[in-house]
Amino acid sequence: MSRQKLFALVDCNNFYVSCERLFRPGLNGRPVVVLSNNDGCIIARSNEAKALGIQMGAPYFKTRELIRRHAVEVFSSNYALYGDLSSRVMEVLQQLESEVEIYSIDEAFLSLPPSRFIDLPNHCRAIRERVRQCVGIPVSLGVASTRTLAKIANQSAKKDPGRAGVCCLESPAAIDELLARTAVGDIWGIGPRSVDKLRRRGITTGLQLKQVDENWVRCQLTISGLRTVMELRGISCIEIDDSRIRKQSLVCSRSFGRPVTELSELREALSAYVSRAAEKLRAQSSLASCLHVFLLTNRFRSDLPQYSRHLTLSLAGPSSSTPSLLRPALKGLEQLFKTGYSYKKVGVMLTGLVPAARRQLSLFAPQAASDTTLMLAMDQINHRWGRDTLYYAGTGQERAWAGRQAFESPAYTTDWEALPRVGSEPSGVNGKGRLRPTGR
DNA sequence: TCTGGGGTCCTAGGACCC
DNA sequence: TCTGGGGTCCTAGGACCC
Repeated sequence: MSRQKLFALVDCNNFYVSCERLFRPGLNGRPVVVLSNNDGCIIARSNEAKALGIQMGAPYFKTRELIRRHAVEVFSSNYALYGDLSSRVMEVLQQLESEVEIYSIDEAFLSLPPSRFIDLPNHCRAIRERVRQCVGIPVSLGVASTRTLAKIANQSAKKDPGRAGVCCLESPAAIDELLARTAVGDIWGIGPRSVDKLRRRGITTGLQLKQVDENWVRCQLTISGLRTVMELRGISCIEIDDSRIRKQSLVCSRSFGRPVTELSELREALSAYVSRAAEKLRAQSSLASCLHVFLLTNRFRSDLPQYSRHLTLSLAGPSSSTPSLLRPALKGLEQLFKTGYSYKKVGVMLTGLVPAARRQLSLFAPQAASDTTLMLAMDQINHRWGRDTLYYAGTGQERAWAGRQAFESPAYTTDWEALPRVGSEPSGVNGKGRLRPTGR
C-alpha cells in the first residue's frame, strides 16, 4: 500500500439525464437525451442512447429521425433542476470528506487522507451509496495519486462492467495496464489538436504518452501538455483553484429561436443579456471595467452573407449597475449593426472584474450611489419573488427572438408550483406545472 | 427550418521602460 | 562602418474543458 495522498474523482453518471429520470423513474432503462439551449445539440445521453450511436454534441435536427425511430425521450435543458441537484450532491460529498474541490456541475475531486488507504474500494462504494440514498443520482468514483489518473480511473469505473462504478488505481502495473488501453484523446487536457500532433509522432495510447520525451512535449504541447505527462507518471502538478469563486470574466449570450434582422429586436435581446450579466456580477460582488459586445450571423448558413464583429468598450469606471452597463452596450450595438443580415446571436462579455470592496474611485466620474441602492432593491425583490419579477422594459415583453425550449421539464425542486404530486392529477397546469406562462 | 453557452490557461508579440 | 540588453505589462488568439 502506498503512503501517497490520493485523489478521488466523483462524477455523476449522465448527469442531466439522471436528473430528468429522478422524477420520471419510468425512463430508467430507456434511451433519453437532453438538448442544449435553443434545442440545438445533444449534450447528455443515457447509456441506451449512446448504444444507439447518438453522438455527443450532434445537432438535434440531424438525429431526429433516429430519435423518432427508437422512441428516444427528449428534454430541453433545465438548469434550474440540474443546478439544484448538483448542489445537493456536492453537499453530501462535503459532509463525508473534508477536502472537496467542485470542478464542474457534475464533478468533484476529493482528497483522501492516508488513513483511508485501508480498503479504499469499500470506502468509495460507501460514498457512492450515500449519494444515491440522499439525492438519488448515480455517481462513479475513480481514485489515483494524481487528478489526471483519477479522471482516467473514473472513465474505467463507468465503462468497464465489473467495476460497478468504482476504480481504484493503486499498483503501477494496474496504472500501466489501464493507460495502455486509453486513447490519448480520452485523457484530460489532450484535445483534438494535440491528438493530431501526437499521432504524427506515433503516439496513440496513454502509456506511450507517459513515456514520451519531455523536451518534445514541452515544445509541442506547451507547459500544459508537460503537466499532463507528469501526472500520468504519478507526479501531481495540476491544482484546482476553487478558492477563486469569483469569475474573471462573465459572458451572457444566446442563439435566437429564429433569424433576427431588426435592430429593435437585437436591442431587446442584448438588454436582456446585459441585465443578466449585471446580476451575475453583483451576485459575486464584482465590478466590471470593460464591456465587449458581439454580434454574428449563422456560420452554418454558407448560402447567406456572413457578418461577425465585436467591439470593446472601456467603462468610465468599474460598475455593476445595470443602466450604466446597458447604455454603452446599446451604443456599441448600434455601431456594430448593419442592415441586410440575418443575425443568429448577440452577446455581451464583461472583463476587468474587480471586487466591489476594492473599487478605485474616479476623480472625475460622478459616483452613482443611488444606482447601487436601486440595484440592491431590485436583486432582493427578484430573489424573493422569482427572476424577472422586476425587469428593465428595454428587455422586451414578447421576446419573439427567444430560443426554443420545446421539451422542458418542470423545475421540480425549485418552484412550489412544480412540485411533483402523489395520488392526484395536477390540476389547471399544462403538464409543466407552471404558475406563470413561459413567456412574459 | 433546425448546429450551445460559459469558462480557464498559455504563448507570442508589441509597446514601453530604463 | 558602427546602432544594447533586459525587463514588465497588455492583448489577441489558440487550445482545452464541461
